Amino acid sequence: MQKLDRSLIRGFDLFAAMNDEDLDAVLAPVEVRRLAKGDVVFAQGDPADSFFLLLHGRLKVVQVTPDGQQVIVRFVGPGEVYGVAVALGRADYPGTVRAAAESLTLSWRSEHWPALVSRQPRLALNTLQHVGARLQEAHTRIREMATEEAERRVAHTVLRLAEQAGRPTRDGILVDFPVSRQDIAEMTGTTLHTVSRILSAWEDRGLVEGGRQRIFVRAPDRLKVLAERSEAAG
Amino acid sequence: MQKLDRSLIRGFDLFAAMNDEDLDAVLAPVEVRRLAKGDVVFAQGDPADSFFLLLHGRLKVVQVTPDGQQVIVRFVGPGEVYGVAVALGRADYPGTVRAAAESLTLSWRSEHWPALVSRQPRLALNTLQHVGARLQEAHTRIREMATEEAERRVAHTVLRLAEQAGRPTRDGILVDFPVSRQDIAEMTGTTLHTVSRILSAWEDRGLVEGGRQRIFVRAPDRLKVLAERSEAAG
DNA sequence: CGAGTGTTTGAGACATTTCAACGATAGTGG
DNA sequence: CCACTATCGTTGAAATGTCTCAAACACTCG
Repeated sequence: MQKLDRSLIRGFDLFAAMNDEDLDAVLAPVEVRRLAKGDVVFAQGDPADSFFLLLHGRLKVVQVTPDGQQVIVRFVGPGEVYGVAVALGRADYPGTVRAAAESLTLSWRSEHWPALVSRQPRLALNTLQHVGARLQEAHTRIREMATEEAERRVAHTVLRLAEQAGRPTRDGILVDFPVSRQDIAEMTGTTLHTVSRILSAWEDRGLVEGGRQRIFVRAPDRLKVLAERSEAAG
Repeated sequence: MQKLDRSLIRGFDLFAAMNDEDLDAVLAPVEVRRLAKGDVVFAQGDPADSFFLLLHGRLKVVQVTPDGQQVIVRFVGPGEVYGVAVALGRADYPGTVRAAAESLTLSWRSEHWPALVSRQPRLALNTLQHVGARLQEAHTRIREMATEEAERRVAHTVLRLAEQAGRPTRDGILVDFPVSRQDIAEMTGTTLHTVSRILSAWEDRGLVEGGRQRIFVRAPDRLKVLAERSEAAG
């Protein structure tokens, strides 16, 4: 635990429009943790005794099926809350969170949730909006998995990654944290083989550039066309 | 608009632990509407100028893809809120809601949301828990669609229907509103043909009984086994 | 430089979709 | 009340997208 400057989190949606006093109250019981790539913040099924805010880096939220298959629920970026099981009325965490890159996270013990919310009711409303956005995204994925073939699902997923975690470059967008073919497979409900084939085909057409755990989108517009239409775009 | 008794909604989670005065304040601006089967409450893309609570009946929430395919997002049962776009910070409804059976619903104009929440902060927390539960369910569906074959997905879906809307009978559970093969297809991401074949096969094995828009589960336990294991159960 | 991990690619197997036709049921109007 | 019609369900056969199995390749890290 270390001293925290208000400016660290002032910029984040969740705490927008709080005065200094309230912000200090929110920050008082906070804990800080540095995460190396691969570190686990909490595991599926653990008692939900904290909730979190990511300051820096990128986290991967996964669920494992009884027979060991993994599904990626989402990636968490800076400024996002996660592990808010307590706010959703859950006693345990529904998934495992692992650092996809070096990260820095805040956490509060779950006991503090009621007090924080009653001091700062906006917190509940902001969280509600955040969870609402995630619900929408989940429905988008469901719709895609139900109606689209693998190639279009991968296209949508890659575009979403580029949008959420893309660093614009002179001739394209680079996803700025390590994403493997296996990761994309676990996001789209296919196999890494299918993803590899699709990306290779795209690379031949000049849409993307591959690499080990690396995705570089050269032609976002053409990829968008491919994601929308049923038939491929030249 | 008609006079409403407090007892109508007193029993629902959302309003649990409210005193009479607060409850009356909540009910003051409410509107009531009767829905015939097939009636549309609101359509995808409509401006979100109301939010709702279902008193009685069953509603179907669907999303349509640009090319006309439908996906069923969920069914709404008595006591559930829906169309809470305003609480999630959306300007329009992300889906279309249609009555799957005769229903009775309450609605509030969206403008009232801030006032209701500030009078009754519990409302935001209750809604947060409700939305959280829906998020979990969405992730469950994503996990199933990503990792399971059609038969197991259908099994899980039928079991969920039986649980959420099942009327127990002497020798099984009857889903107490009309559900077509097409509906199940749109919930599981397959075709009605595949669903029909699966249900026919189950009927041969004595697991379920079919019928027009009718699902009767004769052996929930055996269906559960089938839903969990990869290989079929005798 | 070797070990480990991630990626590519091929060929065959397989689940599910697609296309097509028919059958059954419920509701409607004469 | 019966015929009519629309909707829903069943079933077969062929087409196909994706998975599975298998092997080799490439890069990175220690």
